[in-house]
Amino acid sequence: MGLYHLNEERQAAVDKIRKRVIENIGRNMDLYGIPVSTGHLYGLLFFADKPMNLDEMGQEMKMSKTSMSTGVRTLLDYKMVNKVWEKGSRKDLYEVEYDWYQTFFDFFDVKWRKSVESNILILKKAIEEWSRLRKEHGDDEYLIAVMDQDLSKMKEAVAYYQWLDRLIDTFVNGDIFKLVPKEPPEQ
Amino acid sequence: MGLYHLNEERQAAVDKIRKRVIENIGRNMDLYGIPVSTGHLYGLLFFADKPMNLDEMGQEMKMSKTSMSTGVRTLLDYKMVNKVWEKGSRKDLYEVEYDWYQTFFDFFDVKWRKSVESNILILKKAIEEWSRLRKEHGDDEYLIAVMDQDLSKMKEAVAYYQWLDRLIDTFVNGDIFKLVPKEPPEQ
DNA sequence: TAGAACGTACAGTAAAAACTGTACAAAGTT
DNA sequence: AACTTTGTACAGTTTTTACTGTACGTTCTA
Repeated sequence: MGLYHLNEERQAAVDKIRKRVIENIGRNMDLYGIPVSTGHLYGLLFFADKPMNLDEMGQEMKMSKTSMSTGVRTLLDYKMVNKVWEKGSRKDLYEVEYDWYQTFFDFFDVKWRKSVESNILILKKAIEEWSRLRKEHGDDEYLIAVMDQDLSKMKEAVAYYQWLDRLIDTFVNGDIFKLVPKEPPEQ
Repeated sequence: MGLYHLNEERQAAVDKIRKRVIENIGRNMDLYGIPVSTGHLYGLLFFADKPMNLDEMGQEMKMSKTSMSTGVRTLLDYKMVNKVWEKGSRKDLYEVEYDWYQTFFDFFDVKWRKSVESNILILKKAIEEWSRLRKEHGDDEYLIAVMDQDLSKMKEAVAYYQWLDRLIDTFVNGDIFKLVPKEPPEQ
């Protein structure tokens, strides 16, 4: 993978081990809803010893430049890679964000938060309309029963999403480390 | 949606609001890597006032029984629904797991944990081989430099995954509630 | 033990997502 | 100003995923 100072045998040994790690990281990235190939791209950048441009990526991945472009953009959206400026080069350069804790938190802050907020919004609106309907049809016992059941379910759901919202807060503001402290790498 | 005691007008009003909530819950379920239609199925079961069987689901969802079967199975895998036994009925009945906290934790315990463990395993193996290679090729300065860079990256990664592992532990054993307490639903 | 009801395996089809190649706009170079 | 280089929009293709219908094994019923 571009370590041209090494002889072929050593190169092969290095590549083999890296490849296995890359594949694994890439495969597990579908937890973030990221395509496997984009996961591999991430793995490639993880081991790169310097920022890479789109052409280099395409060469290593044996894929089109267009795919690299969209892949990198996805990773940028997730803040998993950063754009790097290097004088002399006209090409855009990218390197992975090595702070994986931050990557994890950003994922929740962006993706989960969005979901949480829209769910709370919709549920609160539903609860409101429900309460209104409930008054209007106060005579209909069966309807009241149905609505009360729905209402309690929805209120529980809102409580859950608000909890999730607070959990994500602890990710973003770092309070989570009070409960689960970072431990330095071995050695 | 099967509330046959209600007149049509009221039925429509109830359905409309429910539908919006169901759609939203379903859509946001891709965070769990679940197909939208299976998310809708979940939403349907969420509002159902009693456990449903495959035929009823198919009727409501306007989809084949086969799809309901696979959809329900997916939700079972995620422990988002439970199989219910009801004497008299030969059909399998399902209802949603209303403890959404538990659902959230199970998701991490199953999906993320698996990923975390395989990553740790592969990384540790790579670190081991790396250290071995490092000794063998102690003469090659450039190789040493490359490997040391990789080694430190991989050790950082392991530390992160172990942190994630401990985080998931706090989900499973409930310690997370010490940091982010459950609040009861409003009213 | 025959018959019906139920859930799912499996093969085929429809729909969606990923990927490629071409074309072009924007920015840099001469 | 003409010519390069670079990244991406877009249309078309390939691959993957979701969905359906049929067929069949299992379990319950009579």
